[in-house]
Amino acid sequence: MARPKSDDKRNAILSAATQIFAERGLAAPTSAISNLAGIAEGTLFTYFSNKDELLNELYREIKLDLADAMMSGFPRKKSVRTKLRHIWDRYTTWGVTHPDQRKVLSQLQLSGSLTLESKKAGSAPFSEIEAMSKEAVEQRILRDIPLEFLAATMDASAQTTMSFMAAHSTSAEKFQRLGFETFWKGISKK
Amino acid sequence: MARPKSDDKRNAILSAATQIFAERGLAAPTSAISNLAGIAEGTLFTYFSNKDELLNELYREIKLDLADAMMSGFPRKKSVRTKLRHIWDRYTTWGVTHPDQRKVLSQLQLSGSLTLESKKAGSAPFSEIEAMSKEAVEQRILRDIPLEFLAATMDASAQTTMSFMAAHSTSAEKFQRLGFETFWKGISKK
Amino acid sequence: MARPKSDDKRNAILSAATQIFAERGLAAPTSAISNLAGIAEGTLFTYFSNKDELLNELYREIKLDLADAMMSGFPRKKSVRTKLRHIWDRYTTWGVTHPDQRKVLSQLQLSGSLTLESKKAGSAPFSEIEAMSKEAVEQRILRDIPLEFLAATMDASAQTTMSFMAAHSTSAEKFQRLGFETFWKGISKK
Amino acid sequence: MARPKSDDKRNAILSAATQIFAERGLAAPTSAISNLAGIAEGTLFTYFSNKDELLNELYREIKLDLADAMMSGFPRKKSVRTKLRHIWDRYTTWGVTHPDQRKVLSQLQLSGSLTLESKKAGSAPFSEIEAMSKEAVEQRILRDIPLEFLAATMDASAQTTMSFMAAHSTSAEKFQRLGFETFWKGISKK
DNA sequence: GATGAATGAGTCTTCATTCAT
DNA sequence: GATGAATGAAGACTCATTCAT
Repeated sequence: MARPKSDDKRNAILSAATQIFAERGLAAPTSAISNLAGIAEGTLFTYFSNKDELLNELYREIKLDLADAMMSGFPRKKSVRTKLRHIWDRYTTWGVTHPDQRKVLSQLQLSGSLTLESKKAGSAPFSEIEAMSKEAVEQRILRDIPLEFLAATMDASAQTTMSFMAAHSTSAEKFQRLGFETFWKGISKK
Repeated sequence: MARPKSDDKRNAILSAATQIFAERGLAAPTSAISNLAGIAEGTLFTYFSNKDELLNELYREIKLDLADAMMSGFPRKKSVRTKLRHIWDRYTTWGVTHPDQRKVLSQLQLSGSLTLESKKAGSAPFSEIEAMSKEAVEQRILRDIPLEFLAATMDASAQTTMSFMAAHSTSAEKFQRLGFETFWKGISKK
Repeated sequence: MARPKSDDKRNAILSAATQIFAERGLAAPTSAISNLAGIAEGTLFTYFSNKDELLNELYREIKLDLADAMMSGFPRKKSVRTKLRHIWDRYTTWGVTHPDQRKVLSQLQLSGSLTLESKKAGSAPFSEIEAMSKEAVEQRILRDIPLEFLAATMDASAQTTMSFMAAHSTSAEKFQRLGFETFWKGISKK
Repeated sequence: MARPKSDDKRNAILSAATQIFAERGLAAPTSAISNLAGIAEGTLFTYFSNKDELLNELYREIKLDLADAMMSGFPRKKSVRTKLRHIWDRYTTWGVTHPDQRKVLSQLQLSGSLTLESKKAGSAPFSEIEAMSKEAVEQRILRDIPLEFLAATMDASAQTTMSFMAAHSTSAEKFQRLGFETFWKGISKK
């Protein structure tokens, strides 16, 4: 290829999109994104064939980033509680340190623009968590709660926790602990 | 008066808006709403001076409807658990039986179009719940959790529950119970 | 007639129209007029079948009012200069004391909404001035200038004078005199 | 650059705007302009960010064109009368040969859409005339008339003259001379 | 006659996407 | 590949006029 599509440029677009969408919602014009990314309006469309594709790619990218943050240093050998606590802390910390991504992620999930394929791709990197949870339930450490419901509950509780951590940054750790404790009491057997 | 502004028409607009917004998001054109409501495009603006006002009015209306559903038959004399269970059941049942309202409500809350005034007006009818919860915490029946955090957690858990109730209608009641049990274990003292 | 169209109401509309058009231009909505006049939007159209007719009627009314102001106390027996001076003073004074009418009148004249009939009706009350001027020219008191050109020149000079009188109210009289002197020197024979 | 904004297109818009506004007033739709200019409706807005800006730019353009017409060949060394006559002739001739521009110019001046900046920019090219007039008054060649009043009177007289020149094209030159003579007699010392 | 809600064509402006350069 | 001007279909909102009450 004479001049290959540049990864830098692609990333610049994705990063600009994150910021713009966080500030102005998914309805923000693509021109605002190309503008912030420092490229021409048309160039965006050589990297993403249309706005919807940009949305979907952005979703995957954020999910990947999040999975990375959550899984690194995962205490594979420790107790279920310790493992969940690890995930909980990584997740909520990521949310607080990546407010734009978090905001955009939830907008994306509600948008109706995500393809089934994207959703699958987005959840793939989290399969290990799932496997772990499944095991835990089977080991009777957790109450008999359908796995999916468990995951959804955890997500919801963590989101709430993140909001409070962000809003009360001096008590962030306190809320992080409180949130987890509440969640754990809710799902653990004893 | 020549032809008084009809409540029927106002309600038709509000109802059409709920349906359209649920299906196509808040960015849906007002023409789709007036169309579904069976009125001229311009007529919508004699009832709501602009789209934002429609959004705000719709928010209040839904909140009022929800408060109604939640508070009727409130067991003022029973235990905290019973009271919370009442609220939980009413809330989740409302969510499942009013899926459009539920969807629109969360879109509205994230939209950034709600005025401070609307938010206040929207939460006013729920003050009794708040009072009750406060009391419960003070009575040491619940763990020492900041009231706002408690409320947010309840809402998040209930939302999750609603999603599962809606997705598995045959096991709706099971999820309703399971959701509450998880929530209650999480927050209660013992 | 059971309830005759009220002259009061008609005048209220005309007066409101003058004010609104002066402030916001001829493109101002009729609703602003009916509003200021204290009547219903539809009522305006029982007095004037459409906006254009209102415009034309307003034109006539203002012209009539102006003619009245100019011709009362006309010194029929005095010299041409005195007569012209009378007209000049009455005209410019009217312009300064009726700024809304003056403004609307010029907007109307440029609007392209005036019918030929209205224009004729509007100039009818001024025929006496015309006659007088004609005579003056024939008497060789004024230079040989086509009557219409004379009239137009006078109007233009008077308009300019009014603007300065209005803008410098303390020197109003000075400008009134200066304007006339300039005009008179321009047209008189010696 | 991909396709540079074309001056031709910009001029086509300005020219179409002149024609449309002259025919239908400043309230004429921008679509009529883009239509006449042979471009898409949206394209107009890549050249002028909104209708008001188009109005302001059009004003400057016309003023510039007029200044050009008036000042070229200005007889700097001749008498005050000759200089004024030069301006008079150029101005009135321009008005008669550019009827659309003339019409639009006066509409623009009354419109209330002109920014202070535009007004300044529009009068800048005429500063030489002003300087000259000032000198003439100081030299006692003209009567003691405030400069601004003098300028306004000249403009008003010239406008009247143009109207007659346009309406009686065969006697155009006669009116041009007559108009100037009247004006000159009005303002000159002797 | 008076009222004002209802109408819907018309207006300016935005924006995803295309394509000439 | 990169650029950004060109496109034209929407979209929110306005307003003269009508007509049911």
